[in-house]
Amino acid sequence: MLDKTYDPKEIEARRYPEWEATGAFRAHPESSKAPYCIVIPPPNVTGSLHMGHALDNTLQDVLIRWRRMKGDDVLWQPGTDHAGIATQMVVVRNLEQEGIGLAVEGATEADANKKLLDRQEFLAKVWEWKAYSGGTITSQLRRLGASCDWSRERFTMDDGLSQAVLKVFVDLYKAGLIYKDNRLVNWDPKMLTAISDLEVESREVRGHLWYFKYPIEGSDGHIVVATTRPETMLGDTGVAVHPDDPKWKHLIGKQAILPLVGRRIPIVADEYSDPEKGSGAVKITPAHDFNDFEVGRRHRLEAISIFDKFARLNAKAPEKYRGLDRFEARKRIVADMEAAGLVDKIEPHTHTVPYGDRGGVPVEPLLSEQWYADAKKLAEQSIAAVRDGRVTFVPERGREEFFRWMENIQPWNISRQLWWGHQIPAWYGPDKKVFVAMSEAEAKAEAHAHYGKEVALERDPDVLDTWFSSALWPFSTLGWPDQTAALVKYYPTSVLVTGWDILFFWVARMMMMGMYFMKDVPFRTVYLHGLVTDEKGQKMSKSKGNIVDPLELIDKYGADALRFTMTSMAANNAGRLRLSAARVEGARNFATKFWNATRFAEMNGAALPEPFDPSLVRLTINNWVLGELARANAAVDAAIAEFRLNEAANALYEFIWGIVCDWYVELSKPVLQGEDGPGKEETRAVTAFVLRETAKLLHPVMPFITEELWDKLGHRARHGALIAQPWPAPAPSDAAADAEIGWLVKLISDIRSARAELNVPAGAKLKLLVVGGNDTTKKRIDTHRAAVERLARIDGIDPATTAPKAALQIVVGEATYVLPVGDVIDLKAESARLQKEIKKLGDEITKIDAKLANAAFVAKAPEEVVKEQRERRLQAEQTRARLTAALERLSA
RNA sequence: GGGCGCUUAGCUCAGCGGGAGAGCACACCCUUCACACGGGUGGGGUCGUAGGUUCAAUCCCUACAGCGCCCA
Repeated sequence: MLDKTYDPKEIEARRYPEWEATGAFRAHPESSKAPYCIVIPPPNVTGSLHMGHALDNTLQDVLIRWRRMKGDDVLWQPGTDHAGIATQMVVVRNLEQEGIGLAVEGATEADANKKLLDRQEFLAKVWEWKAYSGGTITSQLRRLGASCDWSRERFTMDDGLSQAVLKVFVDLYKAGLIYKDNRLVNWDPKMLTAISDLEVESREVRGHLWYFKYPIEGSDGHIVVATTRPETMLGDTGVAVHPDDPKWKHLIGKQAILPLVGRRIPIVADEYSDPEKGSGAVKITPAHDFNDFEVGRRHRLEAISIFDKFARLNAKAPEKYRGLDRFEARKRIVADMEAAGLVDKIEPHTHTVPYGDRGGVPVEPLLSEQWYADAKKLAEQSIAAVRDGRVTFVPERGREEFFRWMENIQPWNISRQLWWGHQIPAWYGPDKKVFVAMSEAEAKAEAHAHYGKEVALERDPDVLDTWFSSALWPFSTLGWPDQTAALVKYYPTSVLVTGWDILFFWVARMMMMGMYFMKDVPFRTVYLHGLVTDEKGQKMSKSKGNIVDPLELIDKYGADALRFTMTSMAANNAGRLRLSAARVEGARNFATKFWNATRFAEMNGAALPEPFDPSLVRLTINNWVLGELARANAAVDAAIAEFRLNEAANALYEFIWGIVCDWYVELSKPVLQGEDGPGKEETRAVTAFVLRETAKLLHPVMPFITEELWDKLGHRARHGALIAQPWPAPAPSDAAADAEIGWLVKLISDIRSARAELNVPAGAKLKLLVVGGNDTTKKRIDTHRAAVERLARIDGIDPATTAPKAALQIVVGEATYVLPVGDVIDLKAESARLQKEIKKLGDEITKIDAKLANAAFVAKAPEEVVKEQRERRLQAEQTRARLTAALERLSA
């Protein structure tokens, strides 16, 4: 027999390896079944499972398991990415602990007595580290129950995927879509690499606005500029004022003398400066500010780069500041300006400062030479594909977001000054001529042809942005550039499931690469979900200390409970999914409830004869529950098919708890615990059938408990594992049974309600008299006598022509049900109860009358709506009349 | 500053043109033989504010307010 409660721990630990070992997750490209493919958004190999992963992968697994059972040849392609910066950072930090540093140019004095690793040695360490802890996240995905085809697991630094990266780089380069350029980049002075716009996060910082006086050449006057970054003044090459600014426009065309430096800089007219902001005049530092860069270009101002890669002042700055860190320089410059009497004022000022999301220090816009992909060009096809509807977004507004981004896309800086990653396949000759090729040998051959002799080549030290290789994920994992069976079968993939936060990072880039290299979209549908936050709606972060660890929740409540919670939260419109333990606990309770329903069935000899034909069922409760099952089945199908996974979860919850446990199990008890006979046999069979089918329907959301119950009930022995079972098809439901059980449920509920309101002792068994029941009701009473007696605590049901005085009276349909309670009844309370119900009906009738009295409503509303209102009014009227009669009897 | 989204029961959220819903919390009752991780019953909402469209608006439109996200 089943235990009294469900123990997820033991079962999860047993079931998962079993699925994996038996090949249940395997894709079968050779099969003739229709393909259904999802590529996992590859988590960082450095990572461990966080709530975002738990959500994202639960949703994917629900889709995958559902389609697998629906008979598709399913591939859920797993793997991890190498996460250039993040991984390098982790390994560097680990090495630091051991007193080991990197032999990078410009290493600080502190590094002098360290052992310093060269590139090859460092990479060996990273691989070592990856071998040691790179499996963390994939093992955690297994804990979640993710049914990925692990036999096909990929890593962005694998040989195959690396070859794909090389080929993409070389092909795009040859097509002119990758090029080198000297532009302003987001430079992380801690990580010492360029980073992408998307890796920059804006933080509100309380700083100051410094007002500096710049003397005007040939006059005693000056112009006041306001800045949040005084240190950059050393690189100023102009001052901009608004062309219509009455305060400053007379100075346009004049030259200012840059204090501390002595450079003559022009005062130019540009609408970029806002007369309302600060002093109305802005200093222009083209080499250290993106806006200034544009202004500088418009006015042909020089771009003087004053920082080195550590954001220390370089030789372009006056000698006394050279070598100073940018923040130290700020203090010195402000002090020197004050000493020179050139500080007009200083105001406190809150503004946003760009921070590198990895290094955690302010990003420094820096002019530098980098490799770029021509994103604008690559975006064209992607935009067209989305416009044509070749890709659909769920929810739909993802489409507009996508366009907004793609239509304003900037050149994509793809190079990073790191060691860990795909090293750029570009070699330089002695004259810096570049040779881009798949290998050094090819590059050498090209160089030889070019120079007419053997020359030494030097490889570009930079690596590619991790998103460059991730962008290839939907086809590189399937074997591209080889035309593998998997590539042919599964590309384009079916769905991409990911968070809004990664739409631009990843979805956009996969689209570009897919369209270019595969000439087709990488996925048919993009299913976007929100961000999991803590209970207060705060983003989870280490620094806030509000991280909820999904593994802890799994340990405490079970993976199924966490999965159910994630699935039921999926619809959230606000884009923020507040997770609370209470909710997961509720899902755990739901699992236990289902477990116990099965336990009940087992204890009552539920068994499924084979074959079993549901259409031969005779008992009303059985026909009814089969209809409810069919409805739940259809609801789950429709919900998942349209990516309304929360509705699927709710439908399952309502069916299992609200229908099966609350009513079917209770209604079946008199039969199952009564005399043997065909009805009992049938009910045993239907109970077993319903639970078996329900296990299938629930399996995509709660795979562990359902697989366990499937096995315990003996289905596995006959049919194999649940994960591989065919998905049930909804059967028709029985309207007559629906009506009859609807009546029964209402009768029992109303009796319970009246008893509770009148404080009839819960244990007291009352007689039930039926007044005015028609033949249908009489028949129904006969059929369900035992159930009513049991569930409404009744001792005997008899027809009657008149009601005794001291009694509770309930109206259901055409009949009045009377519960004589003798002296114990509180006549006033019962009278109040009836009056309350009469009033409620009266209110409803008044409302409907108002509608029906409106000629425009009757004339213009659809006929069915008018008819429905009339019917509803009639029902209310009849019930009210019977209740009024009951009230009169009470006070007679 | 621009774009988008959200505002529904004490809390977290579904619903989105014709009878206001769920889970949790709350109150009362229940040692009923699947389950107290339970059972039964109940209270609680002018569906952010103001206009508009419509026979009919929580739902559509407009404005405003508050909150959030993204972009500058």
